[in-house]
Amino acid sequence: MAEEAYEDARSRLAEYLSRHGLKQTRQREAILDAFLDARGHVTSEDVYERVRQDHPDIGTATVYRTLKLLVDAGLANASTFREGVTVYESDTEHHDHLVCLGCGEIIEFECPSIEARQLEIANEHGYRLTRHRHHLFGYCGKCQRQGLDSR
Amino acid sequence: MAEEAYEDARSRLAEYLSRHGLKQTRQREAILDAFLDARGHVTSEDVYERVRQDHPDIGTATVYRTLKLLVDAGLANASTFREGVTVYESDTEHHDHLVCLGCGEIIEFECPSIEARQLEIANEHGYRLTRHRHHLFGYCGKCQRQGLDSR
DNA sequence: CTTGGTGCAAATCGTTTGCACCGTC
DNA sequence: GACGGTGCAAACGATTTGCACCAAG
Repeated sequence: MAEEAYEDARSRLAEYLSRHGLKQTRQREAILDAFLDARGHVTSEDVYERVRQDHPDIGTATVYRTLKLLVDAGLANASTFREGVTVYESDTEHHDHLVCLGCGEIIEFECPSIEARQLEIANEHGYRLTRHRHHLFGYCGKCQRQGLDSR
Repeated sequence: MAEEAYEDARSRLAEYLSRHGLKQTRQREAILDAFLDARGHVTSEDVYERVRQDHPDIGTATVYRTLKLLVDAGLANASTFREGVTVYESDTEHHDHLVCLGCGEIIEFECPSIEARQLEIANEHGYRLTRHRHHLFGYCGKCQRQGLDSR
């Protein structure tokens, strides 16, 4: 990710903080960096592990609180792939995923025709749509060859 | 639900049990009944509350174990709408849901054209699909009128 | 009578919270 | 200075597990 993208995210967070009377701290900056560095999909624990390398004093509670803050600030999205674990992703990503049950690989996809149908379906039921979650589960080519797809 | 459907489910479970060298118990039968009675989408706790009315001695652990068994037996599906809670549904239901963020209503839908596209997308990535989860979140007509859709 | 099933309570696991102290604004 | 932020440890809530006992095959 280019430096400029980091700067953009940082200033978006700064703006959100000041607009809401919240404070800018080294912890928040460190966690944002770790989140961006991680790329793609991460759990709170992933971020915590990354952050603690440079900032061993930062605790899990702060990571949880800050990740939630990033969601509120519109910089991240929260999702649930595995039961009982929240996965965060950068807000620029799509919300459609192809998940491998063997190795855990996650591929993002986008399909305009599906998006269009979603809107139609919502309208048919009188719904106004705010977001969606579309997960396809299966086995990637590699895992199929390794016989990890038994069932 | 017609009696015959209960019978069908019961015999499907019986077959699964005997085929796997597992035992038929009054607890399992009671939990299956409670699950079917509940209809639609239920949590482990919902089922537990129902079961305990007729069988106060059945514990939560058995409910969890049996619900998992029903999934393995192909009689139920597990899904996650709210964070941190597993919701079970009868296997005959579809896996596509329209969820109202206001009142919590859940509508099931089915769209062949979307299903077809899903398969195409999976194939393009070399995936063999086993299941999917498609949730549309928004506000139903009633909640929109009541202004519950503020944002 | 063997092996799986059950109830209970204790243990897990991810996440949240209460509290005293610390750092921004 | 005031008030939000942080770390720590304790609290939580959903689910799981160890164990001694029970019951289906």
